Amino acid sequence: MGKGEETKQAIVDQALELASTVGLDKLTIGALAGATGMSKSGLFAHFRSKEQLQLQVLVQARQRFIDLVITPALTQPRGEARLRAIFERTLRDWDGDLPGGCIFYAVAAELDDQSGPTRDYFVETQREHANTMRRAAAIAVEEGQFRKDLDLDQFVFELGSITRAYHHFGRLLGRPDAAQRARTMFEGLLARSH
Amino acid sequence: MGKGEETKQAIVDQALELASTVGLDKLTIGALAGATGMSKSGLFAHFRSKEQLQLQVLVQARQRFIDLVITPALTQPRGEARLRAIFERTLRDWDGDLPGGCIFYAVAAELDDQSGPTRDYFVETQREHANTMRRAAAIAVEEGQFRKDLDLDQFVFELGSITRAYHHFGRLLGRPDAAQRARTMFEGLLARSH
DNA sequence: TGACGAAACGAACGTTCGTTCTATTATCGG
DNA sequence: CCGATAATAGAACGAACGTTCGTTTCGTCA
Repeated sequence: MGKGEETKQAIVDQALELASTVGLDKLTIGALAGATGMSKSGLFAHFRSKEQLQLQVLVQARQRFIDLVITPALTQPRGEARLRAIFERTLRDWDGDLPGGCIFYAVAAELDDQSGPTRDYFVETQREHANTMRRAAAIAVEEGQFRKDLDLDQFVFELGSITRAYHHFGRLLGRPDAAQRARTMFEGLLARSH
Repeated sequence: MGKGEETKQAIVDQALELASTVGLDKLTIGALAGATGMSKSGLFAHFRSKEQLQLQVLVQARQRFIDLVITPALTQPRGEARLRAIFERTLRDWDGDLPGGCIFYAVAAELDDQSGPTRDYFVETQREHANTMRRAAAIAVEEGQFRKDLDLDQFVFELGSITRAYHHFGRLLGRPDAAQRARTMFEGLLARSH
């Protein structure tokens, strides 16, 4: 990796931290330059547009999620065990990784009434994740861990609702028991799926 | 109501529509002036600061939620019936009322890592609503509609998760069955609470 | 109707935004 | 170690931001 790629990586890493708290829009070139100790123009040259920078942040966030949550969970056997691993790692390793919590949550609200490549890419990553969860659940059905008549889409919907509520009650309302509530809810969902 | 209050009301109404799609921060004085056909300075004089404008938007949103959801639901008997009415009206009358959907959802992510009176007021309204739901559930327990050993805080957590997932899957991912998934999830939660 | 306060306006302020130049410095293969 | 090329800096841009100011128009009541 040449010098260029190296600093570009460092910039995007820093951008991820900033964006997790302030969002993609208020992730400003000047602020990012200050945080990395670079000049605005020097930093800007790596991306050539702010939209490209935002996209790189999302690409990086997706990769980081894979590294922190998905890949480690692959050590668990397919099906329910892997679902558990993904859920637990999301709560423990992912949501607390960045200063602003889950960056997908911070970004979802500001992109949902927009259009353009940034939104398109983000929606794609979220659909991808939903499909990953759906396949994991389908495998759990095949393996006989979940009911044969389990509604997979409903399962994914309810599973996705947990982390969102965790964010709302934990981060916004400041409830210290939010993580435990989320785990309880998850266990309930699994129990109903057996 | 004098002329001043009248136009101020019209401005805030318009601001609510704008903020539901772009958020409180990108709700710009200039854009709002354009949407209302006023001059920037003429509009600005009604609020004297952007923070005041944002606060008025939240106050108005709270009032609108009460008018559209809470008050009509009061015609239903206390307890489960009223809970059902609030949930159904939230889905049917509230989430589709503004062009950007539920404005609380749009605003939550951009306020959760901020500080100041705007965030404080918003958190207060969300806590208030959580308490309202908690009391309604408590009444349902008293009335014998819900189990005596129901965990009220867990109930509120899971209830709150439904509308958030509805927003995510419906508005962001564009799933047309999101509302039905939400209703199914709600019925499941009630059934488990009996 | 005339006068006075309230309401709206247009112009301008200082900042900050993303972006574009040009010039300088660092990197690295031949 | 030199020279081409990549990386960074600095200054400046036009536009948009929130905000202020002085002036003009509007409502309203004596």
